[in-house]
Amino acid sequence: MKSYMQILRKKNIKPTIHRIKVLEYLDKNRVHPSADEIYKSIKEYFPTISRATVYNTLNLLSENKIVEEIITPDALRYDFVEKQHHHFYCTECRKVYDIHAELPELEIDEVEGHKVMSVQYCIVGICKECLEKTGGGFK
Amino acid sequence: MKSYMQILRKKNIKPTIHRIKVLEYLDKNRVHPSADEIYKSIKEYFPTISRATVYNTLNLLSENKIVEEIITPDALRYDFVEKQHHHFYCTECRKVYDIHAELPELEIDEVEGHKVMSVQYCIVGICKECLEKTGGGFK
DNA sequence: TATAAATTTATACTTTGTCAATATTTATAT
DNA sequence: ATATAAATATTGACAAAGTATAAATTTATA
Repeated sequence: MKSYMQILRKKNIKPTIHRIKVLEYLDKNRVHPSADEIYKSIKEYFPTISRATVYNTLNLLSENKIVEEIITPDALRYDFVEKQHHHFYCTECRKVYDIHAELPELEIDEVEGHKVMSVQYCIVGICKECLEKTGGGFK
Repeated sequence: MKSYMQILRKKNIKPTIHRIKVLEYLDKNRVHPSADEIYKSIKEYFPTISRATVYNTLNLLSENKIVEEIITPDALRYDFVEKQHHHFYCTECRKVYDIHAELPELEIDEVEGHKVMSVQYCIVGICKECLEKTGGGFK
């Protein structure tokens, strides 16, 4: 069993119950949820947690690279970081898919004078499932 | 002088005054504005335009690849498309910079069964200017 | 000119995220 | 163990970003 407390301690983050719950939720629900989805889900079995705590915690976790912040054309999504992979965003159903295909990597820490903290591919399109539903009848 | 009407007609989009104004604004203000910034600016000299029209128009233009939608950790930004380049987002000042450096290109129209409409790099970090202001004192 | 189609407006609403003040919990020193 | 300080969490208000819908206006077409 994973020790969320250890993961947090390793980064010098005090492992409060809320932080552990958010981390556990992301580990066990690999569906790239938004902050609000995380908030609502945790609230169900842990009703005193507040929205601001979830937002604060997600920022803290992603600053410390314990979770990854995924940029999409709508809200930010979050993913428990294990190994490097990419994401595909479907404009129809708004789901985010993991992409394990090998894509050219971009390992830079500086570009044109700017300090780079992270680089993501944003692959946007229409997912397999949505294509099947309509027979590819999107334009 | 550029003919915005022609650009629109080429894509079979009826060139209404609002659409021309939005396109003109993006052409003449290459600062990667958000939809709301565009709305407010146009409204100043063209006060009857409505917010929904700007949002509708931007969606129409980006679906037709006349403008590019730039994904950032906060709002969507828009850019008049001329030649392919990348973008850098500063988490401090929230400005978006054009990046003309050569980055490995990813020309795919399909990945793991999903249909790809567009691929962007999202380069996130702290920009030159903000670094200078603080002597690089960000963590 | 009448009608239909496309576009725009206005407004209300939802979602997403931030902020600030207060309250609670935890850690530290006495 | 208790007082104090520091760190966290809560609440609620707020702001920004974007969507939806119905009504109004404009444009195209018969």
